[in-house]
Amino acid sequence: MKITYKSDYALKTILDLAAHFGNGPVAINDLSQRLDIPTKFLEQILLDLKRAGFVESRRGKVGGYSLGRHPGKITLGEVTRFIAGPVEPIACVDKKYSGCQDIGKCVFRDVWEEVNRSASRIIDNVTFEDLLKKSKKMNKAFTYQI
Amino acid sequence: MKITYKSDYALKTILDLAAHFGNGPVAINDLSQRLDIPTKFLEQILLDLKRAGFVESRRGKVGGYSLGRHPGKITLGEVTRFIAGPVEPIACVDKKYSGCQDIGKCVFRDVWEEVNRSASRIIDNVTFEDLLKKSKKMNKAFTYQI
DNA sequence: ATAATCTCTATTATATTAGTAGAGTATACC
DNA sequence: GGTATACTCTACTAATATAATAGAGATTAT
Ligand code: FES
Ligand code: FES
Repeated sequence: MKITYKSDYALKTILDLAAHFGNGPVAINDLSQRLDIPTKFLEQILLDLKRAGFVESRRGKVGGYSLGRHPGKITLGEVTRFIAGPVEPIACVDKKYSGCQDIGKCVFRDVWEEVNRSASRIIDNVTFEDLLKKSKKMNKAFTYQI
Repeated sequence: MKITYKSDYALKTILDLAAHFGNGPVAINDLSQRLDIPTKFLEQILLDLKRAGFVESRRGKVGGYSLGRHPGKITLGEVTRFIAGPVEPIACVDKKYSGCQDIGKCVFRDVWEEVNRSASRIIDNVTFEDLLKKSKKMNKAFTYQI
């Protein structure tokens, strides 16, 4: 799991779409401006997310993107794994990697798998609905503070 | 935490040195042959590990590297964090990153921190002595199997 | 002395990530 | 139908990170 710019952009995009869920499609331009993401880069990310079924799209005028499922049915884990790869270290899952020839003999593998399970337990239990609620709460608290 | 080739090499090197702990220094050439790591690359890794205090070195004839501390006093967490960076996603810890301006408002941060804590709990409780014991057990089991 | 072995800095090669470009396709609306 | 709008797709470039290599220099046992 490597949260690169692409991963970060993807997660924030899904969160934004979650905030607009039910209100019709959101245009790439709106997203890219609001989230400060290069438009052309976001295009590609959205196409990836679409192929994975996280978002749906509609072309032409009044076109744009919308969430493919209810925010409560999309977990952070799903999206993260799709866009940022598995939580466990790449070496263990990379087929080309030959450092641990006899994989049953690698003492590190068990530990990484435990790390993986423990991280999965967390991120698989957070939905974008949860994150959205939290975000609204945070914004409110922030506003009142001023 | 990104287990690259370098990280992988480093962890295996420490484990090998743990296996030879107390028997005097091990030469880079021995390590590089046994672990199948490019010698010159391993040189650099060992220098890094030395600067961090994980290993000690001795030059000249009968020179080589040895563990700086008892294998039971070196945790997988320490070495991993040093060589592979923090467990949490880079965005959150990268100072140059400006995607989450108002860091108190980022809804993802809490989750990544929880992932981080949970992973740390695991890898900070595994020492190289533990890994070494496990490795010996595995090799024995493997031998008997044949 | 000298052979063995670590030390340090620089350089190169390869892979990944980030971003850009542009032509193409669908849709609403007049 | 024409046209503006917005998604689709493939290719390309730039920047950065990773992996590896090269070579001169310093230390130590014998
Ligand atoms: S480090 Fe993953 S199998 Fe050895
Ligand atoms: S993703 Fe780390 S602070 Fe927002």
